[in-house]
Amino acid sequence: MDAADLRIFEAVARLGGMNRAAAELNTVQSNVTARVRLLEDELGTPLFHRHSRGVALTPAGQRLLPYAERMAQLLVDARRATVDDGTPRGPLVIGALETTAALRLSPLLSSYVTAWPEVDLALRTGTTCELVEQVAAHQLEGAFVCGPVDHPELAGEALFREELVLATARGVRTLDALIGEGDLKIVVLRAGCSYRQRLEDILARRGAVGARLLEFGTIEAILGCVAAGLGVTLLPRALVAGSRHGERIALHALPVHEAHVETLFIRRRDSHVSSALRAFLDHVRPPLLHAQAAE
Amino acid sequence: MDAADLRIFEAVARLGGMNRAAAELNTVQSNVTARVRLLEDELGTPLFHRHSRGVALTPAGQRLLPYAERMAQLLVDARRATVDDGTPRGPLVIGALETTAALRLSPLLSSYVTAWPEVDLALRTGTTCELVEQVAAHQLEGAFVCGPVDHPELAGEALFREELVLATARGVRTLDALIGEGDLKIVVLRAGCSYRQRLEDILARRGAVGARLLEFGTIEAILGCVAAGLGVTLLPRALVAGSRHGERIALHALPVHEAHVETLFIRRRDSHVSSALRAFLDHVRPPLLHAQAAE
DNA sequence: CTTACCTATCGGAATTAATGATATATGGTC
DNA sequence: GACCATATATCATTAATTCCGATAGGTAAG
Repeated sequence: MDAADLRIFEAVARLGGMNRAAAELNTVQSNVTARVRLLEDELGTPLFHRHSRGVALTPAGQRLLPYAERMAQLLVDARRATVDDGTPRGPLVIGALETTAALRLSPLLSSYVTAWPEVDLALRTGTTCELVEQVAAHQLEGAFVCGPVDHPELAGEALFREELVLATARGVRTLDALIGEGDLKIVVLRAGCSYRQRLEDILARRGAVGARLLEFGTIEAILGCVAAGLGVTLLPRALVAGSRHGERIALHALPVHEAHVETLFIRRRDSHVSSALRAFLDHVRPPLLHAQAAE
Repeated sequence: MDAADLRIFEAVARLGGMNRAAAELNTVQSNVTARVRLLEDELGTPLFHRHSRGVALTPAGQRLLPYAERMAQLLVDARRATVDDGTPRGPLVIGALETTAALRLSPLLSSYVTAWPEVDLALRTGTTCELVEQVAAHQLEGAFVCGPVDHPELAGEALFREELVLATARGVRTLDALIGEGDLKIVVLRAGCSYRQRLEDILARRGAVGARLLEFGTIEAILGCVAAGLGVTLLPRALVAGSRHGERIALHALPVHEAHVETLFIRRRDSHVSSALRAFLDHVRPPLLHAQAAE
């Protein structure tokens, strides 16, 4: 058994056929068949059921598959770690919540790429849930997400602490007034957004249930609509305050236990921390101290 | 880069020379040299410093080495998991504290091997510290140790809860009397024993410091010596009560916050739980319910 | 200076993997 | 039922890789 065998096995399992796997691996079907057979002989158990439309994993094959995937990932990691000599360079793909990107990251990102021009930085935004999955699946080296995150394969580090506030149009003086209106609309960034559930909980606890949900793709759009009186949203205070719509929006502070949310940086426990990522974290951590001191 | 390459690399790194690695791998030195060279070419960086007495890892080699080890372990795990069809069989090597083995495991072990005769069970005893290391190093599939254990690669499950008591000779009526004597001796199983530090803490909190330390290799020997008035020890209540020295020993209960210790079963998070181990845990868990209920 | 021990190199042997053609099986379609 | 499209299995041949054994070169200890 070798990494090359497992690579072939994995392709056959994923594509459901030896022909398809051969095509993907740039080889011929007979070769794939032979290698799979050798692997089966070595393990003393069939890994696939053969049928006329292709192959399907046997129970033994199902047990082997996750190891094949880990093996492939381990080789990628090993190469990365070996070549990484301590100087940040190469690709660095990280994720962040839209709000974190807007509120905290912009200045950090630009100074980071200036300090380390050899790093090819990519930032992808998504919801906490999406980002957690992507980090776990090795698609992102790390991500800024809403805490707390409980995932056995991920390690989290608290970096920012945001105060969330309810934002409404200027005319709305109190929360009760808002809820009393009846036709309450919640404005959120995306359906899976971390703040959505929290906002619904907050309103539910105040007696407002079944509010309509409006989705807008950008924070600017949300604030614009909230300013125009379309509904209520939940966002970090600083983000609303710094917006060009700030003047036309009323902020409603929440009690302490509902107001705060921690932004964690998560990464896989078992993956190599590249020099590029380490430098990035070193870059992100210092402002933390000032930000926290100011609050 | 392949598992075979990393296997050779690992042997060279561990043995500090290509000749020695060749001997261990049952091949010739020229072959090892060539494979290492290919690996270095592929990664674009030297992995070893060559000198007249052998080789030494370069920084890049040091970064690669842990991955080579993980790769080897992953292959072993993959084979085990694939072949394991759900019927407990084959080797099962677990560890336990001497006290846990004596107090809890003996009946469980014998019924387990009767229930699953195809399993080759091996039990190794050691201190919590030793057992944790051995589980982490894949030398044991799991172990019973004193909680709490905080190790990122290990998962723990609380199985037993023991009441610890101080045990002295029959004549010693109170703890204060014991401490007042001055020439206090602590009797423990082994220097690194989990209970030693705890016993020292307990005595220190009562004003007894600098007590002499006596080590005996077996629990019987400890209890015999304690009964003979040689010193004091700390052991699970049931263990002392069930001993043949029980009559000649006085038990001194500890306050609740000092008295209890949890026995955890630990195992590596990332390793396959073999059917033999799963069956073992299923075997060990039920008595837990009765034992807890009785306390 | 010699010895012992180490790594580097190279050509040829042995082994292993990949290829391409062919055989075989199955489910759908006319 | 004949036919076709799509699968995997088998096998002889070719290509590639790995392994071996001998040799060369370098360095430190005696």
